[in-house]
Amino acid sequence: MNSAVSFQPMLESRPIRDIAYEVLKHGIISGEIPAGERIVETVYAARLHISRTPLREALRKLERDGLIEYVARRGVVVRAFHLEDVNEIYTIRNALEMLTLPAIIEKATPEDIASLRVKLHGMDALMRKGDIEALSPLTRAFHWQLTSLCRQQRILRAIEGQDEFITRFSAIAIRQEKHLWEAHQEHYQLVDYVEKRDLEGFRQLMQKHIEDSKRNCLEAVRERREGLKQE
Amino acid sequence: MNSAVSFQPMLESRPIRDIAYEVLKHGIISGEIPAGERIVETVYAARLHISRTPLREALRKLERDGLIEYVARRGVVVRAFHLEDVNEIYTIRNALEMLTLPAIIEKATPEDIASLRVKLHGMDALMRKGDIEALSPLTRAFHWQLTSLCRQQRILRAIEGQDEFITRFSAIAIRQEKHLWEAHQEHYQLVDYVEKRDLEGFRQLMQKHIEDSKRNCLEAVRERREGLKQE
DNA sequence: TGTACTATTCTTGTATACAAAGTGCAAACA
DNA sequence: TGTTTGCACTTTGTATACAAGAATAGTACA
Repeated sequence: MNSAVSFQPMLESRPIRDIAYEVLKHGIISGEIPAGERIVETVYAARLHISRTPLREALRKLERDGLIEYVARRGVVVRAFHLEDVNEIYTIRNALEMLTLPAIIEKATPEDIASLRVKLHGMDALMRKGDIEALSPLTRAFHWQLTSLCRQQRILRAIEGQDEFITRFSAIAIRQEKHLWEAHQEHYQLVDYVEKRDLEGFRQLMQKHIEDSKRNCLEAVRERREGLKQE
Repeated sequence: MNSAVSFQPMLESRPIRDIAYEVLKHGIISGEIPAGERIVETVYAARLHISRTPLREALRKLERDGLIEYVARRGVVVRAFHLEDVNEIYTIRNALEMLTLPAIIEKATPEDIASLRVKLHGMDALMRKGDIEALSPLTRAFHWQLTSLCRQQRILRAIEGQDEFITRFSAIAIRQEKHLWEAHQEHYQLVDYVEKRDLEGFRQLMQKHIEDSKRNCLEAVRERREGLKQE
């Protein structure tokens, strides 16, 4: 039996609304669906080849995420995404991330640490090839796994809510090889700090790491804005 | 013309899904709909005298709030609400609330401060009567207005997401008149600090205020758990 | 030429209908 | 007696239908 085939049914059984949700989310964050655009249900339902019902359920989730704005009897409009937002998001994320650090240090098992290192080693080859496209989701996965070690479900949920926005920008931003290598080195160091249960070192490096990420992200937004102006 | 009547159309024009959302949310938080309960769509649609469509949209929002859990093809189940959750929520809320303080101090106008004082004076009479039932939403409104002065939309949204849970518990918890008076005095002091642009004093008092609120809330949860055990 | 009113069209809000997946029970068979 | 298979029932997932409100365009009148 082919294992790939056995996975297929699970993937297909995902509700359409969830797929619609992610497609729209990606579209909004990537800028494909521009800010200010009115999402007319029938139009988008037709475009996605689905009916209005699951589309509307996806919209309700996006509404809750703050990506779209609902106006009574007028439907939804894509919210603008400003530098101000990036600042706020990073401020929030930073504050929340800091809350998880003691719990991570406390709860991380040797198996967790080994697993994180496996992930990083897996990225080494791609780093050398400079395959940023493939690297970006792995980096994200690494960070998420690290943060998840705190096992504080609500904080994680809150971080996740903020993080989605940023990740794609960061993916664009981390083009400079210099930053790429620096970040990769820091990932190893972060794991080392966890292993040594060195909260203070962990905290400082994480703070720097997030700070760098914020800078990259702000640059990416600025660049995109310049790009849009020229069109 | 009666002003209450003129509000009616606005209230009536609110989508049913929003009403359903709030009814369910209240039901879950108050414990009326117990944790672990499976929400069968047809049952609840009938109970609320609505169709499944708006109910499902309400469920998608609750899902995003983390109040219910979705299992593929099995529908949704009400999530449990533990002491652990209260701790986490307060940790998050505290961290986020602290982020708003500098902006509040910076951006508050004399009009804002006057408006806050009007609210507090309006509460004085109820305080003397000891009408806690009426006081609770006003207290909540005061706090929300104060925090909103930061004008950081995303942080506010994040706080709002956490806060909903707590408010109702606090409403139960703040029964002791002692705490009530103490809190009311502190509200006046908070406004004074804002007026004086005294960030450090503001920060310290706010921290204490949240700390007290947390203690109250934990007590309320413990009491409710005891109450449930005896049934 | 401009304004006001009406009719049409567009779009959302809600209900209902139908399809498909899952669950549980009962009967048949080992 | 235990296990398996099949069938009926329950419940979710999605599509479609209909109602009502909002916007817009066109016409009539000043």
